[in-house]
Amino acid sequence: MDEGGNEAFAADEETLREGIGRRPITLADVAREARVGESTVSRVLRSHGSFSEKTRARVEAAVARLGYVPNRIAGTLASTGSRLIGIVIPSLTNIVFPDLLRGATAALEQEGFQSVIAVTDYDQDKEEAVVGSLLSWRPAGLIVTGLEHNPGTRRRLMASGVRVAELLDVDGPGLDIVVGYSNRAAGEASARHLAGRGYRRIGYIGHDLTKDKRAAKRYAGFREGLSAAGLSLAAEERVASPSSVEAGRHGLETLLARVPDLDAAYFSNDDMALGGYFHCLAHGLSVPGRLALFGYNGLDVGRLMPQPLATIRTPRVEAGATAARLLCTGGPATVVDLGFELIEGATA
Amino acid sequence: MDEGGNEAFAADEETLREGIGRRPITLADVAREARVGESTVSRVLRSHGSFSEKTRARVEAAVARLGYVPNRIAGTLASTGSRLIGIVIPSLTNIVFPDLLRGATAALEQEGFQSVIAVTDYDQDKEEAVVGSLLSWRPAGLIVTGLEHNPGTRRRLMASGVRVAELLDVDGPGLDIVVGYSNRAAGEASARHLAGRGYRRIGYIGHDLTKDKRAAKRYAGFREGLSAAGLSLAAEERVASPSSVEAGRHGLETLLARVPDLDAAYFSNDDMALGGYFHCLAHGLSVPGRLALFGYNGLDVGRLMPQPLATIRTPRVEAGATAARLLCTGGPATVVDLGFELIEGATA
DNA sequence: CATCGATGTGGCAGCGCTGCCAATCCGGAT
DNA sequence: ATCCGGATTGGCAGCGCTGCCACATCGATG
Repeated sequence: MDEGGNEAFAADEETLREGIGRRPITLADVAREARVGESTVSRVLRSHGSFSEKTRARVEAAVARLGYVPNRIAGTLASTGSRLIGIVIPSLTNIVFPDLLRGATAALEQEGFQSVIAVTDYDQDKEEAVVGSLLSWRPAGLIVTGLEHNPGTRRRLMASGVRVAELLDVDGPGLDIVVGYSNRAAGEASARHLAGRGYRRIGYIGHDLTKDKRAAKRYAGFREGLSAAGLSLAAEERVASPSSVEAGRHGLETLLARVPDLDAAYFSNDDMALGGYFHCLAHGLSVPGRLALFGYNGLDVGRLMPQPLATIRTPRVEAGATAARLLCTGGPATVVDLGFELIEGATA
Repeated sequence: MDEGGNEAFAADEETLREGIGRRPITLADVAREARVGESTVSRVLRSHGSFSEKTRARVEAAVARLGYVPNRIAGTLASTGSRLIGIVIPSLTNIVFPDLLRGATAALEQEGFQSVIAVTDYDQDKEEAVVGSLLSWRPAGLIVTGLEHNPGTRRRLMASGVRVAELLDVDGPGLDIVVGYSNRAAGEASARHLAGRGYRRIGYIGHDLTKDKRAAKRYAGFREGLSAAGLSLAAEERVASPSSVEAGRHGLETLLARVPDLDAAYFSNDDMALGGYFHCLAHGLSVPGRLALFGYNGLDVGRLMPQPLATIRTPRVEAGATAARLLCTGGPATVVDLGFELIEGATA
């Protein structure tokens, strides 16, 4: 929808001031004002079909004069597709999901789509509820996080006939479009890296893995990686709260109190690892001499620590953007594995 | 919309499998299936008006059997209000805005509203465009960030007759509902605090203040606060990039190279301050002995640093929630100043 | 000069739902 | 038996727009 020239704007106060109680301007009003048919106005506004240059000018002038704003609700009902994409994420607290949103909204904007978002708090029942709620807006597509959904969610997604993209995980079967990377492989790579550096007494500090399935997959991959290297997890600590800097700091503190002779700590993500780093700084534990630290996600903050954090960079912004583009353009069901990158850093 | 009992679900594969190409189930289908009128189905689904218990059961059974999902697009068009709230934020990179979103979406969910979000990248022209775009969904309300908008945006907001909440700032006139805190006062309080602690050679490290109006207000307030204490800014460094840990770290490095004898640094926010802290750690500058650090926002990460960051905690989640509630319940135009809290920390 | 395709244009029937109103039903009071 | 008022129900006209079709209009063609 083009502006049609601000300078042409000349509506009287009457028309604009507080539309409250006033009948909203409709396309029919514009048609009357421009002395053309409704369909012509519709065609001009959507730049769809043919019309003369003179008509376009007339319509745009009328639009500006009346301050008309098209009603997409009506437009969507009348046409078929909705140019809305629903996005379901588990949390807004972990920067990973805003990153995903950022990639998705940027790509969607380009394609002329709008995003409706919903947050599940890592709760599958809530996911089912919000999926239902989003579907009632008849979106052109849905972006959800992860591959694990309860049967109700799965059923609704299948039955809706709406395109679905599942993000940030490729370890398992998807419903339609899958864009992400292997969390299991990331965990494994982390273990290989630590083992390769000679660490032997390795601990794990994580958060609630029953809800965060991707963290659970990294954990499983990590253990496998250790096994493959002839090692096993020396100790672990799971904090009950969601992942956070605080959880990482306290988790490491607790773990070291119980098992003081660890030589490396693997965290469920960078926030946790940063907390662990702060613990080491606060208690004079040299990193990685006394204790090595390894995270996950490759947040900016890790790169800027006095010693860059050893971690794995995940392309989450790209995942959001890729998924959005695939949904808009509508190709066949696919799995896109964007991979990840191990960052050696200086903490391990 | 209640689930109506998963166990009652017994649709044949025929009905559910890949709705593609299949005519979607409408309310009329449900009415036929339940052998009642359309209005009755509508009443039952919205629990609005009166109907017998027997009818409710029949309708809910039919809904479950057919896997019906109400079409809110149609519902919204037919009724008046839309149960959509548009949220416009400048960025998803800075955790402050996801925090705002979090507060807002949580509150909206309770009230049965859905949020549509749009990101402006701190660009006022883009803000105008996305406001137009959001208005075309005929939202029940709009949440925007800050009080500064270009004339076009202002005009659209006024003319739409839609309730508007402007967030995170109270320093200036608002259009309708205003929920936030004084950035100017926060800057001033920071200056008073540093001056009170005896710091005399105080530098400022900030990002692009032409786009981030609230950071600019803090900066102005800070300078005023210094003046009031008989001091003035010893030096300042503005990085061209958006605020980030990296910008803070490099900003401080640059500033110290130019003006080595600073005794305190005021950052435009906590991310920047964290970067500054990392610089100090990396270069063995004792904090606050050699250099004091002061941030803004009160992020969790600041609290967990080996030395808790001196900063100002802003109630941004609460601001989102408050604004959402005010928009939903629809009271008169108001200004809600949620205030802020100065956290002394240990870095200043 | 009739014919033709390309280009503009307007009319109008829906999209799926809600809101209003009229119709019907029911139990108790007369 | 008759009437009354509330509870329950169905019919149907829109909500504002788009998609389809019919209808000009016009220069070019045979």
